[in-house]
Amino acid sequence: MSVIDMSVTELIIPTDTLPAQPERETAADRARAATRSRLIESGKTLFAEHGLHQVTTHAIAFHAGVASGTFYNHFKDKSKLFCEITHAALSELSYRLDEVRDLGATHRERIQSQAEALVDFAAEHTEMIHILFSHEPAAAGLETDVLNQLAERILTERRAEIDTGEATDDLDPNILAQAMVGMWARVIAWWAEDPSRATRDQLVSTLTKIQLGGTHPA
Amino acid sequence: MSVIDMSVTELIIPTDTLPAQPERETAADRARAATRSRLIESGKTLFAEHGLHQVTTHAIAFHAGVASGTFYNHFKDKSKLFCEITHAALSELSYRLDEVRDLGATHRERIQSQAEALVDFAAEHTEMIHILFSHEPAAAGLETDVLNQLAERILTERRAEIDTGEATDDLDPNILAQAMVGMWARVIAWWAEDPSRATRDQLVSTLTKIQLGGTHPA
Amino acid sequence: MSVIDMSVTELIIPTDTLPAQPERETAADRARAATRSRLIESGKTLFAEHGLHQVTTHAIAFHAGVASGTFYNHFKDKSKLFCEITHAALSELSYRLDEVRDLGATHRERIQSQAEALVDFAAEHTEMIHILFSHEPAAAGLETDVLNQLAERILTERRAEIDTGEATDDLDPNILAQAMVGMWARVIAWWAEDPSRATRDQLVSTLTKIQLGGTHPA
Amino acid sequence: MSVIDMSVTELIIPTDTLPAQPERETAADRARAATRSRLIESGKTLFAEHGLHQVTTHAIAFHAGVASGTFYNHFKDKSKLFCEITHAALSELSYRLDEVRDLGATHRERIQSQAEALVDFAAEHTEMIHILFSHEPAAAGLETDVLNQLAERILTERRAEIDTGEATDDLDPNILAQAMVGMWARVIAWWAEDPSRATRDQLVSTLTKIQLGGTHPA
DNA sequence: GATGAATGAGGGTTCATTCAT
DNA sequence: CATGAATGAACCCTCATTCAT
Repeated sequence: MSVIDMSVTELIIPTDTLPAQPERETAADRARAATRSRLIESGKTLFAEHGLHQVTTHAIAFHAGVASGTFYNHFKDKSKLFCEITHAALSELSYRLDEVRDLGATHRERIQSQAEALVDFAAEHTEMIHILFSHEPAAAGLETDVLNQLAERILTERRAEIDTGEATDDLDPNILAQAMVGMWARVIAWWAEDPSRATRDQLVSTLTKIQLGGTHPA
Repeated sequence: MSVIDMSVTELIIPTDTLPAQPERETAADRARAATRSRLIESGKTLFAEHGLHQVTTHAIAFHAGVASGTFYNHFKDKSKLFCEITHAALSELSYRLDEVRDLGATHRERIQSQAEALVDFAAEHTEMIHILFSHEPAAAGLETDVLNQLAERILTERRAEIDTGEATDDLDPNILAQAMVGMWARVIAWWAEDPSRATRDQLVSTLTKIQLGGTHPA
Repeated sequence: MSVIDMSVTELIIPTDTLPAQPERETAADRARAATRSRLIESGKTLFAEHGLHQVTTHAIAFHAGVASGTFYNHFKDKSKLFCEITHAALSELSYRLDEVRDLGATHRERIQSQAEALVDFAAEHTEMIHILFSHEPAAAGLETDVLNQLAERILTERRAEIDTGEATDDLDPNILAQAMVGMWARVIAWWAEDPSRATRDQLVSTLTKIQLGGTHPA
Repeated sequence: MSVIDMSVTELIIPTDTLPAQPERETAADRARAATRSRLIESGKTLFAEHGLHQVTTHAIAFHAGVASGTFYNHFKDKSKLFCEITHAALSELSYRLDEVRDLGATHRERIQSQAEALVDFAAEHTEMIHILFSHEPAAAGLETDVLNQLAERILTERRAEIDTGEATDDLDPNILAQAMVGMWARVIAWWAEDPSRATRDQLVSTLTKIQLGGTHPA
């Protein structure tokens, strides 16, 4: 079970309440969780392929092998499922970026690790890329834009680096953060569409060089 | 105009008044053009604010002050209007980028002029930015993605520069083109949402530095 | 100018009012009549090919080379044009059937002449057949069904023949009239769809034999 | 039913109650079938009275006492309902004609039985007559014209009779088939409009005599 | 919880008809 | 009278959502 699924399942049903359920209920719980899981998987597949608007709740339910009404036993409405998928994907990506944040000693190493984490995530979750970077304003209602959240990360790191002198402040950090995030999203989405377009190393290397070259003193 | 109709017209109106005819048609033509124009303006406004799917043809017609059926006197369907708006905006932007292409003697000057053209276009056509960079696949059916067209521009220029030795080939030109275009779109869209977020000079300077720093030998 | 056109034109503008118009007006009148005539021709062509419902008033006007509004300068609405065309065609057919009514001395000759007139009319006005026998209830508003009018003719003749002893009364005249008219319409429409399906003589001979064989003593 | 769903179902419901399952589904199925049935009945009534084009899907749904969207839970579109009604009626009529095909020993008896079957069908399904013989090309897209199918029947039988010497070939079989079918349709439709116009026996007798008299040796 | 028939608001689009020019 | 842009009622159809079973 990946981190994504964990976030979806385990955030809803806190682990520490499970022991309170009698063993007999566990089968029903598992069935319910399985249905929910299948709906999420179907949502991922269909949203990735066709986008939020082109996918009907009926299609998701049908793809998941359940009745159309079942959808609403698990999600308040269509956009909620979309949000949940998006949220889970963003959590997974954030988790991976967090993991590598302090790995490298130098700034250069951190940038490169970040690029690697990003590309690897995309390679493992190709379909999530379309959803994450689909620019759907329909994820609205809950949180801010996915890209804004990523920009926020970059902005925070950049400011820290400026404070430590690792980075100069000749580039506006806000603009830079937006630029980096736009670059990431576009390159990764372009590549996810057809992974034969570039190798992992080309991607990592190019992203790293752009980010380093353009944003730091030689 | 058939022979019969000609006889009707030309017997009543002496031939020497015919040169004036274009003038006479202009009244009706102007009215038609005005309606069309209002529909386009309404489309720009509403599409920019809500996106293609959230805007109904009724809303556009109402906003333009005409009956709902009138929409279809001017556009075959909703997506045709969207395409037309997108196409016009892209043409305008392309024109401006073309204009500055050969202005600067050095590569640095060209990059900076390009950034200036981009930012100025955004400043003058704020609402077009949302439409151009909305990632709507619905403009499909006619042409490729707007961003892909811009990427194609960058790719072409980059290759030319590699040929002339102005640029090195240590960065994959395809990836670079996608990165630049993603960066542009994101930064410009972010800024257009709230122009107080940065000054024109900050934008131009930051975009220029990223592009130069990361993509050319020191 | 055929009888059809005459009926259309001359029934609207009584002949005896024409002399009252100054010569100068004749040109305008001719133009108006020509426009009207072209609309009728376009109506015939399009109705025959696609049926009343599939043809728009715009299509008729466009086909006639006039503006769409012009249609309503000549006809109150779409069904009025359809009625007028139908009416003219029926008049022409009735005229021809009248012409041959008293030609033959014997009953057999009359039946054969009638079949010949019918087939010849169809051959000369193929497109009218589709309109006449299209079973459109939309010709409503003015008159009874085309086929009913033809049935009425047959009924009248049949009754006369029974009175003179030329025909027996062992067949119900009403049913017979409907049967004959249904037979005519179907055979003629079937043939008009593809005139290579049968020769004129086959049609005449077959229709005559059915009508004679079944309805008269040997 | 997937493995997961099975576990849910079979753990709760002992296997030996499963044979009862078809019964359980019948409640919902019956409701669905009832709705579908009401829509079909409404369609028959309204199509018969006004024709395909004059009847809206809303009207059918309203007449059936369901919401307008419900129509599309049962039929892909309006013409599909029309086709289904037409098809069912034609099947029923064909079935009846088949039943009597080989009843009579003589040709005369067969013709008479056929006429009886036709008239009895019309008497029992008056409203279907308008639909079957409405000459709607909109049932198109699926099959050929209803009348053509009936003509095909007659043509086949006629040819068989010519082979066995029961019928002469002095009448073109194709034309004859069209004539008979046109006669049937017209007479039956005329009668169905107002059944007091003739008695069953008058119809049967007249149709039989026309068909026999005109198409066979004395 | 699962089901799936029913709902009905709403959207895109058509087209007969009007009327100011 | 011809024009043709404008009108707007009406239609077909979709689909997110509900709810009785």
